[in-house]
Amino acid sequence: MKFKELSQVFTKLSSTTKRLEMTAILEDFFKKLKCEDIGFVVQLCMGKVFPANDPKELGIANNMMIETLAITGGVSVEDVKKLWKIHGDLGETAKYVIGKKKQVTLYSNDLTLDKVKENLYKIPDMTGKGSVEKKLKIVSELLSNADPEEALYLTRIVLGSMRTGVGEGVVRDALGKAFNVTSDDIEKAYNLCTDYSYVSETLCKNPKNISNIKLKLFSPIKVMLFKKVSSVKEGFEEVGKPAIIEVKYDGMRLQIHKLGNEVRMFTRNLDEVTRQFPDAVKYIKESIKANECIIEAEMVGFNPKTDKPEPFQQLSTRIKRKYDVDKLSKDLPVKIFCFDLLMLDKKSFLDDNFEERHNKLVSIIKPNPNIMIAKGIKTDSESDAEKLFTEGIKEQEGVMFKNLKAPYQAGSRVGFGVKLKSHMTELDLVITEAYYGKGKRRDWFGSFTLSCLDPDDGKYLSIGKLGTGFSDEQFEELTKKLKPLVMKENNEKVVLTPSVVVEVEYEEIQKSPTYDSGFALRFPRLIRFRNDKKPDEIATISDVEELA
DNA sequence: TATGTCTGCCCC
DNA sequence: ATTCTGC
DNA sequence: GCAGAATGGGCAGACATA
Repeated sequence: MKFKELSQVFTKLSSTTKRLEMTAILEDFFKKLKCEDIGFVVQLCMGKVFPANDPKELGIANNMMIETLAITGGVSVEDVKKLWKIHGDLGETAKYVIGKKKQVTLYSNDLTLDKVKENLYKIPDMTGKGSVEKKLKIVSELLSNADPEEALYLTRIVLGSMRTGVGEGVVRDALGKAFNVTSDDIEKAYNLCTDYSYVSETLCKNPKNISNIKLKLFSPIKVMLFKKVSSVKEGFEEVGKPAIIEVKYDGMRLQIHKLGNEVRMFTRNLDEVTRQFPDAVKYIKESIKANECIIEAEMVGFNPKTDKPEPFQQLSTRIKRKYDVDKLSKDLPVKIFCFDLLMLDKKSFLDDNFEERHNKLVSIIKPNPNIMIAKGIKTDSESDAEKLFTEGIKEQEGVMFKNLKAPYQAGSRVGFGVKLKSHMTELDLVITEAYYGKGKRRDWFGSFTLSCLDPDDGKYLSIGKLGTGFSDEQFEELTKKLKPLVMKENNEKVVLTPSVVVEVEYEEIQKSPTYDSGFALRFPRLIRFRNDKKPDEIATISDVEELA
């Protein structure tokens, strides 16, 4: 198959924002595909070369892609960066650069899907000295054989984001329509194998066979997510009364698979982290009294001397670690707080209700100081819930509300469970820099550097960036307001005269190695503009120190 | 050898 | 992670 | 309400370069 055919489908998809239309376009296309092509095509539609549970990665992002475009298009890196700023998208930039070049060189339409696959599949194995150069060349080879439209999508594929409006949901529905299977059945199969290339190949060969895709030990499944609510009352409204309310720990999600003496652990995004946490493996073997099971838990880092929880930042030093793993398990031991049971001795518990899963879980965990059931209560009392929340936000993030009747369902669904987090009081800060937006924010500034005030010398100290909480209207308004304040301009950002004051909300003030103030906000978001405030009326560095 | 830059369906 | 938006 | 697409801080590892 020619890559051009696929490119044309992407262009068609880009022309609409209606999900039903996208579904219909993909349905038609999927029906025409050969079974040996469909898996790869489905991945590309979602902008991922490899399925999520596959540890292979390309290791190419914006900067390497800019370099590749410069080399392939015969222009300077600076020029590509300028074009990127104008287009707000490296794919569009690629289209332009390749288009310019094709005006002077001859183009032969010979790029095939197989060739694209062949080259992209070689990339993860390119490691060691000189590998960056090799990766550039192999992407460049594809771009050289691409027409402008193909260059656009090749670039987006490599960067991992198609921006066509197609994601897992649209793929699910289109596969359903194409192979006459319900979206529900497809989603169920996908949640268990976490691989739409496999699901689509299975469907293509024989749609009936997707019922053979079952929960499998040592194969991570998609996890359940929880929406946010802002009060105890709302929490109960979402999940009903009574509910189980549990402490929400500030650590990392852990999916534990155990068979006899073999244990493997996965992150929320399906990456394996068994090697990084030998201490956790030991606790699991000692304290989980089941031969075969899949359990969900939150893992938290602790200070070995004080036995107090450490901030998430500390735990994160262990997550991707390859060296000094044993030293870290002594310096920052973890504790495991189990909260759900997905499988026990060959039986899937996914369709059992939460209360039953929880009871079973309690029965197989022999608690000790390092591994236990997440702290929680079953109650219909708002004051009891309030009490646990108050307790929960002292050392941890907040609480979860869980519907006793809910089955285990991946993704976030209304009515199954919610989280209630603490949030800090707001801060008034001034905007001192702005960054050009990408994609749908291409015409505006898309994010901003915030600063607090040092009253001693009247200088502004940066304390992090802000890029969410704005409506489109607010982006428009703010961009207009900031343009006249630009003092210095470079490719990706502008430096501004401090003038515009914003109120931001955040979860926590962290120590920061990156910002002038020495602090940064965790999960910052805009609450409102403070047009009534002048930049010298904002939070001072000592205010920030006190809150930290 | 030391430092800087880039990357991650990263973790949150 | 949070948030906004079209459907 | 769902799904998709914008955007946040900060970490270790890998590679390039000084």
